[in-house]
Amino acid sequence: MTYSIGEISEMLNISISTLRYYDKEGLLPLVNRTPGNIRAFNETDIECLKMIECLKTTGMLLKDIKTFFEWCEEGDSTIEKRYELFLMQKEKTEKQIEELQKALARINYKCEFYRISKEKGTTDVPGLREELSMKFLSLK
Amino acid sequence: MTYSIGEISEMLNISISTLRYYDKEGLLPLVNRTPGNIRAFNETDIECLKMIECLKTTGMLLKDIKTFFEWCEEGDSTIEKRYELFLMQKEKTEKQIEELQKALARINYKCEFYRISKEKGTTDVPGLREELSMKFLSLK
DNA sequence: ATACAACCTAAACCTAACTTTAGGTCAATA
DNA sequence: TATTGACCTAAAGTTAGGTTTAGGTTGTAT
Repeated sequence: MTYSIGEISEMLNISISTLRYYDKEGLLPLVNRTPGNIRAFNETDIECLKMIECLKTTGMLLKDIKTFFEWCEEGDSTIEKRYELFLMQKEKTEKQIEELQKALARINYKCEFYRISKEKGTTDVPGLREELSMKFLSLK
Repeated sequence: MTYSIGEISEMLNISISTLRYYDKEGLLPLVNRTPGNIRAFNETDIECLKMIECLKTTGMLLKDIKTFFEWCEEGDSTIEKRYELFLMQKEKTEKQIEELQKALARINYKCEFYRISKEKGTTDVPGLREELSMKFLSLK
């Protein structure tokens, strides 16, 4: 079973031009072509793209994702490198989540601040600023 | 109490050129200058920069952060807009955290996969591929 | 007075990750 | 067979968020 670039684009919600760009950049070294030179994606390519999406979400650069795929093709001699890559990415991702949770706490406070301000019609609500705002942020 | 651009840079771990860039882009409309034209940052500027960092962490564009600051300066007539902005950003941030957690689960599996592969000296470990790898990802 | 680090601006440059454009090919349908 | 929509490449363009460069000023210590 193979899929055209348009089908893959819809399935994975990645634009056609992005798929071609990934291919050109060497991130999909295995994509077969029909005799007429049309890309025919298979399950492996799909898994590959899902891995790209996963790593991209965590902020890994395309060139580093490419390096990882190259290591995969080199075989068992690169297991150690790949292990360390994922250990590092795990750390980074955990830190990113922490950072986002801190930011979310701040944003949640702002939601509350503006909910009350909206109710009162002004950001100068006695008690609100002193008790909450100052704790996080003097900027309204 | 005021601070030089170099002091702020160290305090907040933002490069001097980035601070000047933010100022140029109008994200710090309130920064005072000495008679000799040297920037003198105050507590409000620091809070402003912390807010920028917070919103940037959640993926907000600098131009949208700027818009938010402009709304702040316009006063109580923009409370509603600001409230909606933060409600939206809250949603987005929660989704980002979810996405990162999904990615982390995948990465954690890869760590385990490579830990075992490293131990065995090969990624062709009977049982590993069938029981775990296929569940997530055929790519090694 | 002079050296020297820290500051200033404007403008050019950079990188990642795409997207768009231009010009052409392929394959199924009327 | 002619059209049409989906595909192809190469190359140029875009955007965000900076950094670097070049040339000049400020302020403090010797």
